Amino acid sequence: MLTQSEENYLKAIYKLSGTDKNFVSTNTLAENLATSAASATDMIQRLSKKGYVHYHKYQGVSTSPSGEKAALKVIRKHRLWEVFLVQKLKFNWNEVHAIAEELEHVKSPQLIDQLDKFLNYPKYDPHGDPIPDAEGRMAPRPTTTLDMLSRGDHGKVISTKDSSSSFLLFLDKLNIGLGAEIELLDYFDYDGTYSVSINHAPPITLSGKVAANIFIEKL
Amino acid sequence: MLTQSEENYLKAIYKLSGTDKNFVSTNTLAENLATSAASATDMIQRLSKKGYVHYHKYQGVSTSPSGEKAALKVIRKHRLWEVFLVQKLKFNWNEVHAIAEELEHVKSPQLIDQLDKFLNYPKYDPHGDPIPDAEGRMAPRPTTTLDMLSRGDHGKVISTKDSSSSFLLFLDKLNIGLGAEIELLDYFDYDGTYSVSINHAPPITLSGKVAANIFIEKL
DNA sequence: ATTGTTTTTTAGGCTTGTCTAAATTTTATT
DNA sequence: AATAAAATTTAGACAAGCCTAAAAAACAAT
Repeated sequence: MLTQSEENYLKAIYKLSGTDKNFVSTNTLAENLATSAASATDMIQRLSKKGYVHYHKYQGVSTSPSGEKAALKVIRKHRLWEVFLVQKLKFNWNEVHAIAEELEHVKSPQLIDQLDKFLNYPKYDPHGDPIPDAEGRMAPRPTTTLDMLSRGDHGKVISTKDSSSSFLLFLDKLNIGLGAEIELLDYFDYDGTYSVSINHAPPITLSGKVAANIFIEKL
Repeated sequence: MLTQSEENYLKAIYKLSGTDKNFVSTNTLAENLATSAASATDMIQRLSKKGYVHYHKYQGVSTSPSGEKAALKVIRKHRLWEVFLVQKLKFNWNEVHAIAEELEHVKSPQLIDQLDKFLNYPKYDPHGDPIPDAEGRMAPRPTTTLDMLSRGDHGKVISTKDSSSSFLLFLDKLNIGLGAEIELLDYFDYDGTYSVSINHAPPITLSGKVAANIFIEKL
């Protein structure tokens, strides 16, 4: 069983080592966790002794298979809680990160499975980051924006390119929330606008600029 | 800011001292928290130094006003999370306590306020214990059972006297969940049965024994 | 290749929260 | 009232996680 601190270190090491599994330097890690290099070394050595990371003195650290598994579990919890906070508790997507940092350490595996179900197995968190499933698999980051759809396509709103609060507020007014179902009804070449229906409501018109800033999961 | 352990001690002291604010003995407290008497003494002294408890060596401990306030905050969080787990995540009301023990220590005050709102400001948790509001006030424990209502009365299902899983399973089959709205339509003196409507559904019949085991908040 | 700078590790210390064993105080009993 | 038993506190130790300061290793630069 891992402590909260150990989970935070593993998560940070996993994220910083990136997709190509680079070794992470002690300083980078310490900075990322807002702690001292000495503390980071300390924890790295403890995690290494327990087999969660690969570590060579002065060379850097990376997650071992068991460490990666643990990191993905925490990331899964973090992102699911973010979805919950935004979709159910109506938090602004900018303010959920700090709260999810706490919730991600709650242990019960049944809790997270039930939460996943309650949220209808979302694939992305409000920032567009993919949510690992119980086995640690996750979808690639979304690349499709609303303006890439064809007439008649259906999709689900995943996240936004522009995350300024003015843009988010604007979307709120149009009732375009995360997880909203969206259908592209028509495209007007003349002025580059789109006619869309949100959650089966009567059609509204969006500018090309707005459409290009909304990430969509095609359904 | 209190640590998790401090919160647990304060909660235990508050609960054990009861309504009449008795002093709690070190042994009782230690037993309750599954720890040693020495550890309990240690923590009591720390809490006393910080002003959260009244303490006299060898005499016992009780919460001070600030300690009581902190304890009520934790209890509020615990019970709200229990409601969430049962009503939204469909947990069995027997299995939620352990999970709520963890969730109750999440700090964000906005989180708990939003959760309260999301759950529609419940007054009782699934075990029938009253939920303190943001100021620490709470309703008395429910005493009204379904069989005490008169024809035409409306109420909300709070909890049960009998918490055996067979009874809970039986209620589940009848769609009588916590928080369900219930209307007493008729009472039949002949066999002591009740005709009730659950959440405005068509009427069903309940025996007097069943009705006497369901706690109701009259609306 | 030697020197200086940066990075990393080690050493030593502090707090929290736990433990066991020993000392002390209270309570019960004769 | 003296003593035995029970409850409580103190003392000393330990692990986790952090810190600062000093030492050691790696790197860069002339």
